[in-house]
Amino acid sequence: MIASAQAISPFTRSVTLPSGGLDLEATLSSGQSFSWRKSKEGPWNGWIEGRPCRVWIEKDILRAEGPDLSSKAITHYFGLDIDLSKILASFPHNDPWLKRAFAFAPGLRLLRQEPWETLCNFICSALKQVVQIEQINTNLRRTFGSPYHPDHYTFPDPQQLACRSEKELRECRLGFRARHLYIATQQILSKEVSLEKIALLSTDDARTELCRLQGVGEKVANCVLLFAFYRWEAFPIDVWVERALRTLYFPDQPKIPSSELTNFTQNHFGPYRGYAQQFLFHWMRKEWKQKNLPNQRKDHPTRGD
DNA sequence: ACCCAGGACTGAT
DNA sequence: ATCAGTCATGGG
Repeated sequence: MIASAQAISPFTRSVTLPSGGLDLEATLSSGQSFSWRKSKEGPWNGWIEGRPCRVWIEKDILRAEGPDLSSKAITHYFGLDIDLSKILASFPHNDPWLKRAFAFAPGLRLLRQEPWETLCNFICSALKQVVQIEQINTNLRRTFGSPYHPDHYTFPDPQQLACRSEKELRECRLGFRARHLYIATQQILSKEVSLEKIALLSTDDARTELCRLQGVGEKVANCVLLFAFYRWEAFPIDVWVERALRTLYFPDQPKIPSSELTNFTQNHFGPYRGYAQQFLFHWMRKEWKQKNLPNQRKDHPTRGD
């Protein structure tokens, strides 16, 4: 997988993958993180806990190269302490759709990312595609972040964002989201809302707090809870997941309100429903292609295939 | 040209 | 409490 030119530097850490493995491609391109880029040689370049990093997999070992990286931080970030078989066992046993979604990318894991950057990413995510959010993340880093190496910029902290104008944010191609991010940054900086305090709250209280931020509704709040606060019961419903729920689980009730869908997810998918959500999202986005959607519900998975 | 994208906010029922 | 209209921008 990795070229021999990729010498193991003193900064390389190795972590033996647990059972269940790790699918880097699925994990890093499934719309939870937006700062990882796959290099032509294979490894992924990105950031872990604010430090630049390069990761790849050799057999059942995860290699990570970068300054000040600990094996503990790598394990924590990629969620390698999570037993995926236990997650799978917690899913409803009579759900062929979820079973299929899991089988599509069984090494997909939820990351433990930093709250501030995750918050910004998802404020910027409204009506944007994943690739566009990645582009915005790059723009924000280059424009407001600090250079780490040449052409490697940290994600700007609240101070670095707040001391600029809303117009400068707009020039990062944020569109109408520029105002949301601008105001939310002020709210964080003034401590009107504290991400550190939110980390200590119950999931419901944390969600309420997050929703006080400009540009944060229920969906964005759930994304931050799931991808940065380790709340695996958070279940973000975006257009893809809503389409999956309606098409697969309620094919005969086209008028069912969204609130009922939310209710259903709470009762159906179990305590690790955030994982279920991510498997469904990834599967829908990569495998289904929108053009196939209307006819696929006739295709029951138990029939063959 | 047209529709869609990991939605949120506002104002009218 | 729901519900349509609106908000920029880029991909397909």
